[in-house]
Amino acid sequence: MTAAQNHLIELLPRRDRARLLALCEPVELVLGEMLYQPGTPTRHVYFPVDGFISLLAQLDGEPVLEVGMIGREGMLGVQLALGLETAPLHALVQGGGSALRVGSGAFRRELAASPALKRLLHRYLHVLMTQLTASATCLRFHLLGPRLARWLLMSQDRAHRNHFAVTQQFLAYMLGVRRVGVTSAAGALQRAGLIEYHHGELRVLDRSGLEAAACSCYAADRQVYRELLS
Amino acid sequence: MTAAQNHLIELLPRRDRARLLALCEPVELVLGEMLYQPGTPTRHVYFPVDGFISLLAQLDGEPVLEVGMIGREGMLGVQLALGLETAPLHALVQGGGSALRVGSGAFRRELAASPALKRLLHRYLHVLMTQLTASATCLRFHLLGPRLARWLLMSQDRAHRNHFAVTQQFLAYMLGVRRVGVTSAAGALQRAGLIEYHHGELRVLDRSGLEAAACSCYAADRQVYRELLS
DNA sequence: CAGGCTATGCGCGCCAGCGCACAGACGGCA
DNA sequence: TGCCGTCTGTGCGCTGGCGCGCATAGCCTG
Repeated sequence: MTAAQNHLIELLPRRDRARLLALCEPVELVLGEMLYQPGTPTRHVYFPVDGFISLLAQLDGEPVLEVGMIGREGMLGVQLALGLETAPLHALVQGGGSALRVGSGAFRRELAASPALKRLLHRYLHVLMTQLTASATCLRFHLLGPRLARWLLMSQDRAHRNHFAVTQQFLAYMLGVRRVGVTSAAGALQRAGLIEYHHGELRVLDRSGLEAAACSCYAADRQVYRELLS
Repeated sequence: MTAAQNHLIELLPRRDRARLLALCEPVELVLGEMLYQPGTPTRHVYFPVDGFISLLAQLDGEPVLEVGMIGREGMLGVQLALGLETAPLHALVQGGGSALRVGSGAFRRELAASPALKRLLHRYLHVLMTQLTASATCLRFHLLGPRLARWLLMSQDRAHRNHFAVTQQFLAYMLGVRRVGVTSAAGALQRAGLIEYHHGELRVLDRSGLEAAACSCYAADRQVYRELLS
């Protein structure tokens, strides 16, 4: 607890947290790394600290759409708390940085030993389900511009920086639209002075402006976390 | 196990099943009834037998889109297995019929007493999450026609009849589109001889034809259940 | 510094679904 | 029998996003 930590771990009671931390191994999340593939066994769970991870839904085997984001406020691999052996979704490192990693066997044993951990992960599962639901409605009812603004805000929250590496092609991929769509939406945000970008480097200039441009899903998402973290 | 039963209950070991059944109270699900409202306490859980239930996502408080369907193969109220007190989504009776109901207090106690029940609900939670994810991708990438065909098939599977009461207005509501959109999509299916409908009564004429017309999400959804029921 | 790769920008025709408005058809009720 | 509410069908102009193809511009590497 010297430096920044993963929020889920911090929410554990002291003894449970100490036991879990003893199992943790620090790792570096590398931008672009695919941590999970659906159907393959889960070897580790990850507690991001500085890096963050996108959950990608697949269609006919190909990952096509982001349905969830995991940063310091969450973890990758909750499915172990449901007794699931394999990953349900693709997990892509979207922002490089540090994380803590636990082998799935050890994590399962700890899960059996710590009711507090189990309760916590149950709550986090609920958060994830809310994110999935929100993905669906947002996708259906909101225009690309506000969705992009929301995505940038959510990324910034998890990256803990106001600039990060994303190409328009990548954004298009996450949002499930054409690259050209992103070109025009992002161009609008840039002309409005809310962001600036250049060859795969994007910087947020006006956070509150972005918040005003984002769809209601951003506020709703934060609200769910606030309820979880109480 | 005389007559038809709820599949989840049938999957329980004999003793756990008997204990749960002792808590169950038979109820009639009435078409159009709203069983849950998000944020309000969960008073009962439901195991549909003949009736079935839609899970509706909300946007700014209003239910706007179906993100899950619960029939004999599932249950309403799994959130109790995550220790959640309140309902996360609207739950609307979409097909009238019989169900078994358990008070939430009794159910929670039984959950604590039966590891088998807990394991089973954990697997079912995974199925629900898969449904949520599929809702998002299907919504984004599939046209209305195939989505409608899929919806009809999923309803028929849960209604155990080849006809049921739905207006185009209602379908539009579930699928998140205009009524007029449904008019043309359903009209096409009717002209193709796959369904016929008349004043809120819809009948499936050619099931395999509908399956061919439906998007891949239908097959994917069944696959997940097959894996769960093994 | 030349050449190639990547990131970004733009134009074009197209179409699914939107909002709006209105019209016919059926059914239940007085 | 007539009336009214509900369900269904149609027309019309609009637009967000699609697919495709091409142009520029910055970066990296040889």
